[in-house]
Amino acid sequence: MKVCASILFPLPLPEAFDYAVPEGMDLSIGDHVVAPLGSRAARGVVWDLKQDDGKRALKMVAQRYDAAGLSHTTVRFVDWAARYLVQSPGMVLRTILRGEDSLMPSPTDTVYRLTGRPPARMTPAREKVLDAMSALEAPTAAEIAREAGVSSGVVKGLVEAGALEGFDLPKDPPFPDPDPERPGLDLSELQAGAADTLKRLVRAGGFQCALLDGVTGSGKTEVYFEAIAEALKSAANGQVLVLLPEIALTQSILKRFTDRFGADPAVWHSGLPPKERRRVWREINEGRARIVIGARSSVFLPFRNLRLAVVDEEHDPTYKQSDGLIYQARDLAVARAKIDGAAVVLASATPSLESLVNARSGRYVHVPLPSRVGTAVLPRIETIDLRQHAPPSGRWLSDPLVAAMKDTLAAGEQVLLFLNRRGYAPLVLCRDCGHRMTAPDTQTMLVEHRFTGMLVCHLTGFSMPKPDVCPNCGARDSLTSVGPGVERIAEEAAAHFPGAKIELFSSDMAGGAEAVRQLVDRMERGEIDILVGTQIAAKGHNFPHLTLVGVVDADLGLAGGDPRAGERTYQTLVQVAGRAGRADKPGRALLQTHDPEHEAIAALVAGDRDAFLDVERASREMLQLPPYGRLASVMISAQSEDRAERAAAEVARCAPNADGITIWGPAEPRYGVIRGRWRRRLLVRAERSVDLSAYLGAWRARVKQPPSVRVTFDVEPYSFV
DNA sequence: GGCTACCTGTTT
DNA sequence: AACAGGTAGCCG
Repeated sequence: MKVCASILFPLPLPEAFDYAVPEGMDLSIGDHVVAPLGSRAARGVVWDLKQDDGKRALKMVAQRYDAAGLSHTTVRFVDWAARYLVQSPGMVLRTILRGEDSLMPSPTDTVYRLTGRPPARMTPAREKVLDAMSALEAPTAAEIAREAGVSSGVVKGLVEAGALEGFDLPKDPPFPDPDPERPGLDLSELQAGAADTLKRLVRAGGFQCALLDGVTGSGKTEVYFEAIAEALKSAANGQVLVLLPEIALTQSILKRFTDRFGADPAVWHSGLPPKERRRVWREINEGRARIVIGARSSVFLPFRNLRLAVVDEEHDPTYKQSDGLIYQARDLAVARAKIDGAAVVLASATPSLESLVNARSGRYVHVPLPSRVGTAVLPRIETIDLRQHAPPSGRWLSDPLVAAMKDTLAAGEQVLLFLNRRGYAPLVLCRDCGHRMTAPDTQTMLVEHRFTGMLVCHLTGFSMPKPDVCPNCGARDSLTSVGPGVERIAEEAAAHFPGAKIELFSSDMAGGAEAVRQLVDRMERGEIDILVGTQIAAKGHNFPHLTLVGVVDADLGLAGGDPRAGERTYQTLVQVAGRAGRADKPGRALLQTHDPEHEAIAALVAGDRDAFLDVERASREMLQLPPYGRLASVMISAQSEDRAERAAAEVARCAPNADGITIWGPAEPRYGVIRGRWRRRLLVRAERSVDLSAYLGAWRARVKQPPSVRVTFDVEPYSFV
């Protein structure tokens, strides 16, 4: 009996294909190969090895790459994720393999060292080269020539004379090994206790999940550093993955890793240049990169021996990837750790309801950190009732907030004004005819950006210059800006405090990641008086001179009928308030609201998270929404409204009958048209006992639609509406 | 007939 | 996803 190999291709095929193995080719599961597929040759991965049943003539595997194969746990993770996400395994493999050239052996430089044998004939130029060598470490011929001030021919001559020898050095240098024995910062008694719990978990080995539930400023990072050190000690080649929200991957957090472990960690995010991408992927695949810090896509890295996964800010909605392969990185990290038998630490000041329920039920180990490090205290949170302190029309900062800002600035401290709205004004309308400026393809409101003079659709990125004339009635200069965005709040703050240094912080800032980094640095150094920011300013930064946070509109986000709105608003406001008063200066947060009695707002002021969560939990339980039931959405899109409508009805008709499943829709989603494609959505609710993925998989197999109709399944969608 | 645009079905 | 094979429509 001959052996045959199942090969999985990074293509949307339903399964792995079988091939014969040529004489003398030694294959293992996970190996990278090339095999003929139709009329072409395609790259794939050995998924299984079995006996050839001879039922059909098999084509032959063409070539085996000399690179390290995927680990068995990576292979199993792909299979698991494909089933869970209702995707073909090939498409999951595709996200793992992204980076076409990562298989090629690392390109090398030829570098030179002294042999210790002096050349038979010495010349002044040769002497200069030999002198220069002592100052250089593994130099190339060109570097030696430059340092010695001679031509490269002299170097070549010395090699021939036997005084220098060349050897190959990979251009992708390995990551230096971290040192888990280096002492960390001194921990408080509370931190040390939490760290001990995590260390015990890691030392025990096997899959375990802990929820590190610590208030803002409680020093969670130092605590999970101890768990990382323990994981590195527990296995000589053990690997640690630390997931961070993309935007939190700033220099300051990376520096803390470098300081703690004495070596730069491997960093992974979507903006990595191709060369570094290749290096990081390869080093992880070879098992040499020990600490990997990455954004959500790093759950798809080819770890060889994962011992610990940390998900910082685990509640953060940016862990949800919503186009291409749709997934929740936190959930996949937990699944990956389970397959690898690794420990998981989920850390947050405002854990998701899902994680808290798991902690309460005992599925996760609950590790609370209820107070701040050292003398720092949590910010005092108060509301400003806008019904009593309404700002004049066209203004959004109330008198009490302005007064508090004045005091703070007078004390030489910093203010953060938070409003979760980019741009200048969220709505532009015509004073004469009432026409609202909308995007041509989605009919969503265009947001005015005054810095750039553009009207922008925040959904699709469509933008156009702000016209002088109303496109509907032709009136000149009749377009007015309604409502505030951060640009407008900055303008208002500048009017109140003409001498203050005011800066804007939002995700659409010019200059990208580097500009963000510099802005954060300036804020940390106290060079900014008033920072006006969106969501992005709320996340994880440590601004020692910031003592006042003003929330311009605490009600924003509560409207809209999304059952998750309360939780989301609560989390955002706790995070943003948590920016205040980190060091020895007490902080305060002022929330402008029309509804101070709202559960989320009242709980925030009282500091009573559990009371708020109990209400949330009860309503989710009653509606059988996550985490008490499970949800999925099925999105159908087509080139016309009519076709989308008909396709959606057809897809709904294909839904298998099953107990414990409720299907709502088809309904028009919040954004009914995106980039010229009309959309309809079905929402699926399953009781916890139902295998939702299996159900959706069976459904998907029954759906037959032309390629012009797209049907995408989203397991555990983030937004319910 | 020659060409293109747009389908449809296949890939082990 | 990439590709091959088919077919309808069009051309001076």
